Amino acid sequence: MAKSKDANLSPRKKPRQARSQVTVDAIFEATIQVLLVEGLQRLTTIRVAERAGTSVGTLYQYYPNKQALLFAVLQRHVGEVGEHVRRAAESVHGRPLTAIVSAVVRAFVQAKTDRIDEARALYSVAGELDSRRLVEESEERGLAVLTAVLRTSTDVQFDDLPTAAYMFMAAMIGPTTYMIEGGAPPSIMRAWSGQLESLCLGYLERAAYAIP
Amino acid sequence: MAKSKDANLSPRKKPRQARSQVTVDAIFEATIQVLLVEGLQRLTTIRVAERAGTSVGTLYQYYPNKQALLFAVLQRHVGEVGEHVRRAAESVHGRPLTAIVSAVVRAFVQAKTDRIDEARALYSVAGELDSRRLVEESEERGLAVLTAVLRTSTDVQFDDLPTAAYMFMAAMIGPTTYMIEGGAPPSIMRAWSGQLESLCLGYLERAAYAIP
Amino acid sequence: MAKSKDANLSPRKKPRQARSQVTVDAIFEATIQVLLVEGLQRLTTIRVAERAGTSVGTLYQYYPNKQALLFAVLQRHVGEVGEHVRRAAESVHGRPLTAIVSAVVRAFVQAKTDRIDEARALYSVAGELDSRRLVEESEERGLAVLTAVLRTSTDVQFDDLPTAAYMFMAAMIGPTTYMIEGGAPPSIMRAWSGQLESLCLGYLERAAYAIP
Amino acid sequence: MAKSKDANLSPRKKPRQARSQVTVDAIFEATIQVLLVEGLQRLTTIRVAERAGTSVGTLYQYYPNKQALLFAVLQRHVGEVGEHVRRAAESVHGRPLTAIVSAVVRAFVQAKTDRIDEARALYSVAGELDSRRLVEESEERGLAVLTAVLRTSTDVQFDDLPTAAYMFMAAMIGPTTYMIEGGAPPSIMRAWSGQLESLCLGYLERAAYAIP
DNA sequence: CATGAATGAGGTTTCATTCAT
DNA sequence: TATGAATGAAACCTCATTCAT
Repeated sequence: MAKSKDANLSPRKKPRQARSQVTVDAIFEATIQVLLVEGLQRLTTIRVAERAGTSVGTLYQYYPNKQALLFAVLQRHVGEVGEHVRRAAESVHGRPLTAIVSAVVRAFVQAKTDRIDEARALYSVAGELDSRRLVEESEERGLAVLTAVLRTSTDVQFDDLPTAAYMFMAAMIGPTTYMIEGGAPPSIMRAWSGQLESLCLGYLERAAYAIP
Repeated sequence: MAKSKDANLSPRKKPRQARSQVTVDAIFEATIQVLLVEGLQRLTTIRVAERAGTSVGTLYQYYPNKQALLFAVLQRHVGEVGEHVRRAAESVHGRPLTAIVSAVVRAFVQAKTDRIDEARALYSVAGELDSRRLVEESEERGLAVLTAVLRTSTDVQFDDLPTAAYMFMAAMIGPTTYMIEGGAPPSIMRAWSGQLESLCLGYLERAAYAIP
Repeated sequence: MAKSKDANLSPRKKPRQARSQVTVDAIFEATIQVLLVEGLQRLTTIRVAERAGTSVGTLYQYYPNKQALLFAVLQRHVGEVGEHVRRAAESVHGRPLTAIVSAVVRAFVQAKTDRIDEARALYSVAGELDSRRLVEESEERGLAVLTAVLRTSTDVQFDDLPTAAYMFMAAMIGPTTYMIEGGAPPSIMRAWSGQLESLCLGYLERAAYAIP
Repeated sequence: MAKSKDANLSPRKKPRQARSQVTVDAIFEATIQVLLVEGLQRLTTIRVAERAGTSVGTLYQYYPNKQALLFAVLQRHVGEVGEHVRRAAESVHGRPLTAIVSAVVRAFVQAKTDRIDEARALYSVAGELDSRRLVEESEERGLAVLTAVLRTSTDVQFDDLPTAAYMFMAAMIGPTTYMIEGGAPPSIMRAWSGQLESLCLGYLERAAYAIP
């Protein structure tokens, strides 16, 4: 069983002076860059600090340990993506299935591709045992959002709504992760939003029956 | 850019005596176990050797380094899964789309769930930069297989076959990885094969047009 | 051999304004508190400053380095205890042995127990190689004081006065340190002064011969 | 409050091969030497390993952390000294007070001065918060031993035996520590056993009353 | 062949001290 | 003067790998 230190993973102190905010941002971005270029195995606190143009000591003033750094990045990413999807879903409450799927998928793909470096960088981080909880919580919230919006669809209903929502979620996240991580050909990447819409809609229409 | 050691990653020597084969197998299985129970971060060669009931020295007689160990496990896994899918695909050459999708998806899900411990254990290994090539090669082969079999479908054709095949692949692998890694509820896991069939078929039918 | 930095260990400047004196005192007391609560190993300049309600920067305005801080505390402690003993000894010049021992031991125990937190806190500090000289100087002065007063005793004389004085000193300081540090039962602590008197007097009477 | 990790402080593994025993002994002795020459603050695992003629890695094969190393040394020291005193005390059960005091004090001083380097080196270690328990346990055993032997004295009895035994203990350990640590003049050191006997006997005779 | 002791580079983290604001 | 952000040397500890037995 992995050692469950459950150490403090939240950032250490909020910078008060203006210059510190710059520093803390630089560290944050440097983490993503190092992750991207070197990979998780070769991400060291010294390397991150160097790329951020500071020193290790400074890094540790803001993050209590290396995990916390990775958490911060992961958290912001899943938080922002989740938030985008949530907003999109809210905006299409009470609309037909096609409108729902279109809006949600577009928002998701948009959010992911706007942060494609982050997404790519975080692939290995998300796989770490320590990060599971964070990711799982985000997924639970996402599932709730999808379940809620699918229920409001005006033209269709689902026999097994939980399963449908889960598959919708898995069909968005899974292939997109696969695509981003695997380095899909540009032609695929360009068409991704539409293709993913097809994938999700194709499934959901099969899983639904029309409201009389 | 990650240091490209590109060390020798293939196993060191084929053991000739039966006794050695037992040892090699034990090391192999121990790797999976340690991966599963402790996680990649805490996988050390000594721990693997201990769990295998041998010593580090012996481990290094059969694998030139730690990476090679992980590679071996990853390789066997993707190899076997790929092989199962390939055979299934071959067996449904020249059949209608539904038959193809059904056979391929079943074979894939079967292969994955038969090796679910491995699949779970290897999640983080696959995320490492070092393992990318191995995974990508396997994916390329898979893509070729799917492209070939889709082309033989008797009832439908695709405007953009490469994209369709890619999406088929992504729709199988992505959500399944998501599901296995995320720890889906049992109800979902039980129904997985059917659901995945729906997902893939739903997409492919939309991407295809009937042969006149 | 320990690196002999011999840095400046005396406080940096005498604060002129009343406000500063408050700060210096706060830092001084904070040092004792941190020592007591956290131990020497966990005493950091930042922790001291925080507990004193100031910042590290300010701390360094009054003490040139961390050692100086500890020295100041140790110095005041041994200084005050020594001073008390010295005064007591002076007050019994030319009296019989029992009076001398009684006065000196009482003064010593009184001074120590009045500052028992300090005494406890400083135990580990005094053990550090760096503090040896400070402690030794104080002990030399103490030895001189005891030698002087014993010589004035009206009823007894010593064959080997230096040894007698040394043993007197060791018999006061040694067991008291042992008792304070070891956390003696309350019954012992309450009776300490009397017991210590017995101990010292028992020894000195054996070492002395009556003046005819 | 000091962080109470209570980590594993017992040695890590018993060496099986002959050469390892040499190594582990070298590390043990090196610890004492470094403690003596450099002091606790400057004792680092690397320095210990270097002086032992090995590498840090090897050190950590036998001791799980730095504390464990110090514990081992401290433990052996207090264990051996305690054992010597215990044996001496046993050998004078049922003898007159003078015989008891003489035997016990001699054994104690002998044991300490035979290991004077260790004794000196361990002074600061014993002051560490982490080591308290170890020392206290030893002291409790010692107290029990002294209480038991004093009770068997044929010629005297004590009104308050616990206090008498405690003072006996404090009168041996306290001044001796003071003397060793303070670097007493050679004349004192040579005479130490006799002086300490006087000190203890002087006290105990005052605390006792003759058996009629 | 098998063992496990030894190595040491490299990673994480702390903290005394400085200095711009 | 006071602050606290920044620095980086140095400490602890791990672990892949080698090699004598």
